[in-house]
Amino acid sequence: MERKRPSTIHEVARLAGVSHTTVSRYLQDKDSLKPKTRIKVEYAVKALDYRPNLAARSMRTRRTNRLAIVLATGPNFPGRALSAAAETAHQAGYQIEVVSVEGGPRVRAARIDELARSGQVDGILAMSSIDLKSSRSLEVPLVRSEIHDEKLRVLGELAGATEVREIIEYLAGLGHRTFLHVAGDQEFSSARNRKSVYLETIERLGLRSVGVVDGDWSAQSGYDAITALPADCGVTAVVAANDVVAMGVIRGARSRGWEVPRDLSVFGWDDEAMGQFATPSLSTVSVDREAQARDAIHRLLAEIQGKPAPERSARTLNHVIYRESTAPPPPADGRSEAQ
Amino acid sequence: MERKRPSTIHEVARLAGVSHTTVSRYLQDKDSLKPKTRIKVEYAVKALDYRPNLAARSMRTRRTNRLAIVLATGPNFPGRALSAAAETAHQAGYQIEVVSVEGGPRVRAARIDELARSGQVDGILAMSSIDLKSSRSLEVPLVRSEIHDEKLRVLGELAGATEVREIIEYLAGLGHRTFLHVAGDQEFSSARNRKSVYLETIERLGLRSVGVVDGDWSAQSGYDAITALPADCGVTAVVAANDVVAMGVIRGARSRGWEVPRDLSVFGWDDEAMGQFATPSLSTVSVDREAQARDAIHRLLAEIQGKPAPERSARTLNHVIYRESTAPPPPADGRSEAQ
DNA sequence: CAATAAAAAGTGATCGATCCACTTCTGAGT
DNA sequence: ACTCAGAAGTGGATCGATCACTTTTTATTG
Repeated sequence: MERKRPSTIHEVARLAGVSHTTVSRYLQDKDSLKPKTRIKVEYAVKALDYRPNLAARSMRTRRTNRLAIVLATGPNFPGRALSAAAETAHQAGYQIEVVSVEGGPRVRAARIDELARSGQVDGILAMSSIDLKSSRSLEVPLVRSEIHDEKLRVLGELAGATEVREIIEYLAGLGHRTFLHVAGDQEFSSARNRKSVYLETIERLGLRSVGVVDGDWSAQSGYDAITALPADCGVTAVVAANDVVAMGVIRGARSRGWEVPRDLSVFGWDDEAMGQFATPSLSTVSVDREAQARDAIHRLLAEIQGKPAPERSARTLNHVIYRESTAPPPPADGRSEAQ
Repeated sequence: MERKRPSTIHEVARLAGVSHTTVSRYLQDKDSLKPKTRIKVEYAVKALDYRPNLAARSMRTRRTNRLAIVLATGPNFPGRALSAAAETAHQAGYQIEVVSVEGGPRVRAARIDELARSGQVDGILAMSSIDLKSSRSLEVPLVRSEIHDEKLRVLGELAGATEVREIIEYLAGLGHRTFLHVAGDQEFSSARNRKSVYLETIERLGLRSVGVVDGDWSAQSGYDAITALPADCGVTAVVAANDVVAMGVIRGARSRGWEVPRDLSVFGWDDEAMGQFATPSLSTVSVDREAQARDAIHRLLAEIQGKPAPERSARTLNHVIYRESTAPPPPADGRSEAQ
């Protein structure tokens, strides 16, 4: 497996009968050349199948045109988001380096610090929660895909707040009065946000919450949350952290003889493929993760290039989907009868 | 956001009181230095927080220590595999560049060709099917995570073959005689393999298959496959391409009044989190995608370094899991009664 | 048409590492 | 004490781009 040595800018220059600087200019901005010269260079580039050596360029310019995306190992892998982020970055001429870090938020923060000072990337996108002491600023721009939240909080609005409210108001409209929230891993601000909006909304509407269970995004956590409830708690509606948790909740309910949605309404989050075809199909929130990722990359590139932050692409990325797992609550004595 | 200029090998050398070459030697092989010198260099490196400029190194050595992973956009994103691949590569001192390509196998093949001759990566791992005219060899090593299949075929064994056989034999043992296979996207060799082993096994055991539906890994394809069946086809067992498809099959069956597993047994593939908590819970095959990815990276690194291919880590990466979606078939007249 | 400004092209230095061809040390054997 | 092999260290060339300047060409204008 021997690689043919790729041609250099000098070889192109020689073939085109110009200086290497002219070729360099051509690479930066084709219009800065006289048409006649441009054509000569163009031909030479094509003839030699020339492509610039990015290492050499990066050495001189001190820019790498490379972004790092840091994510946590484990479940909940943001595949669609990563895929969209990579494509967006490529279109802008940047490459994506994936750094998958085992361990908690502090470990990831350390890795990010390391990355930032390594000089190997022009910017970093953190797709998982990180525990970064923001006191010391990093050497390169950092965008957290979670920062949506803090930004939005400034505007008096938490990420996902609208949807959580819509869900609870909908359920309350059906007649539900007693709720349970099985939250996601509280390391994630998305999980924290939904939890706090849940509590706010319950309070505001004068409803009752039998509590919030801090889960870990797993189906098991949903199952356990439900099976641990006292029989007479009166819960008729559950807001789960995501579809997987919702699935666990439904299964746990059934193990106690509570049918969904007859005895219990359950809401998920994420609109996963299986949820639509499950029985009962899951009421959920569809999230445009691709758009979120594109936004995050655009913000990062803007920061790198010192431009103002671009507009968020749309406010209505998410929407609530109503399916079979939600229904009016049973009559007051309904459940004891069912047991 | 101004970056402090990182220190160079010369600065380290000056602080340590040695020449830059000595520092370079230290970086390559710490043991080639006299202990006294080594300590001086070690101290200077730490004091200046020195880290070598990889662009400069790469320019000189003509190696990048970077691998590209090519994947397709869309559903079925191999998140766990990617994560494991990245970690394995990092441990070996390689970085991972993710290239997510929209379009079909030919588009991906073109992108791979482009990547290979770009000189930016030392090797490529293709995690999605590609249509590569193998005639012209690439400039850098390429490993397809699907190549498992072809390799294994040489040994008379297709990937996943054991599991498909085990599934069908199990179902036959329960009394099933008439089968349906809802296959995955035939672009993927995993889908092709399972399909052909399905057909072989049906044949070998003298069972009946009402056909193979070529799907696209989606739940909808499973739903459609079932609802399109004639009422009197007599199918009592379905082997689905994966868990999502299986979910669609189950839902489709229910829409016709066929209960799973009473009237129909359904097998999935992948052991996704939701499948275990669905009702009925899915019989499936658990796949160790992390191990597969690690294997693939190891093979790629071996090729890059010109070493012989390493041993596959284990033959028994997969195992069949029996859950509620499979049971003995109904008595011969069972279904018509249910309708 | 000459003067002059502006645009285009060329020259040589530079980025920060490794590698090569040497020179200088070190220490064991006689 | 002397030799000499081999280890340790040195200076300078080199990789392939960009950049700051300088020089040449082209266009403009009175």
